[in-house]
Amino acid sequence: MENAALCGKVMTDEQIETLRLQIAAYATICEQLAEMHWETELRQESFTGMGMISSSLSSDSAMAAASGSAKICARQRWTPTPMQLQILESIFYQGSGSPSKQGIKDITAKLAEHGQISETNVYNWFQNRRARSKRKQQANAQSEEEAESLNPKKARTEKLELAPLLFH
Amino acid sequence: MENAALCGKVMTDEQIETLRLQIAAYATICEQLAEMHWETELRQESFTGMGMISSSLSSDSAMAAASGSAKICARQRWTPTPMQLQILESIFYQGSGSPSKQGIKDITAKLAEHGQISETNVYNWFQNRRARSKRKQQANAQSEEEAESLNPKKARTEKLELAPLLFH
DNA sequence: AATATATGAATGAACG
DNA sequence: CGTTCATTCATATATT
Repeated sequence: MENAALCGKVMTDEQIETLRLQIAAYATICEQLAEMHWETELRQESFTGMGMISSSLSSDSAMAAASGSAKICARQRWTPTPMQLQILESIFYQGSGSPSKQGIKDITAKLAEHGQISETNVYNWFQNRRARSKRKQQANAQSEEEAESLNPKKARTEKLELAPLLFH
Repeated sequence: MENAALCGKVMTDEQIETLRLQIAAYATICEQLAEMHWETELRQESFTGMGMISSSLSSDSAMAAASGSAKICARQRWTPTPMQLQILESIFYQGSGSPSKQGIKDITAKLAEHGQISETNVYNWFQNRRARSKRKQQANAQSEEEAESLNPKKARTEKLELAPLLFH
C-alpha cells in the first residue's frame, strides 16, 4: 500500500470493489467451513463411542453432553451467500416461482457450488419468497382507491420485485 | 498483491464471472432504485415495507456515492410516538397479544390519529412485543440452574468476522 | 464522541 | 399456502 502513495492508484475503484466482494465471499466460505467443522464434531460423538464401552454411556453422558455443557454451537440457521441469493432471485424473477421437485434438486445442486445448502433450504426459500411477494402486492392493492378516477398517467410502471442482494 | 497486475491473471475465470454477475445485478438494482424513487416521491404513504434500500446498501460505498445528492436514502425506521406507544401497550396488556388481521387494521387506524403509522408497523410491534415478553420469562427459567461455575453458555460473541485471505 | 442498550424490521424455519 | 415463531441485523436513543 505504501507504494500506492508514491505511484498513484494501483487499483481502480472497481477493482477494489471487486476485491471487497471477493473478501466477502471468503468470509462466507469460512463460516461454512466452521459450521461443517462443528457438525463433524457432533457426528464424532457416535463414532468415538466405538472405542469405549458404548452401552454404559448411552443416555446419561449423551444427555449431559447435549444439555449441560458446550454443545458448542446450537444449530444456526442457513443464510444464503450473496451468490446463492442472487441466483435464487434471478430464478424467481425469471418466472419460475414454483420450481418442481426436480427443479429444486437442480437448483440445490447449482447453489451447492457456492456454499453449503440443502433442498429443504431451497424449498423454504421459495415458499417464503412467494408468500412475502404476494403479501406485498396485497399491501399495494390498498392504494388502489384514488388512482382510478383522476389519474391518466397509467403509464403505470410494472411493479417489479427487486433483488436485494449485497453484503453486510 | 500489489504486484498482481504485473504478473498476469489476477482473477480466475470463475471469479471474473462472479464479478460480471454482480455488476449486472448492480445495474438492475440501480434501475429499480431509480424507479422506486419516483414512486415513493409520488406517494408519501407508508415507507414501511420499502426497507430494501437502506439496509442492504448501507455498506456499499459505491452505491452510496451513486445516490449522492439525490436522496433515495429515505427510509428511517418508524418510531412510535409516546401516545401511540401507550395505546399499544395498553392493548397488549389487556390480553390481546395477537390481534387479528382486522384488529391490526383497527389499531392502525386509531394510531394514525396520533402520527404516521402503517399496518406493518403495528404488526411488527406486536410480533416483537410477544417475542421479547417471552424471552423475559425464559430468563427466569435460568435461575433454576446452578448459578454456577464454569458454564460459558454464551459463546454468543460468535458472529465472527473472519479474515478473508487469498485468491485461489 | 464513543459505547451500550432498546427496539423496528428482515428472514429462515415451523406450524395448521 | 398462509401465518407465526425465533433469531438476527441495523438503527435510534441513552449513557459515559
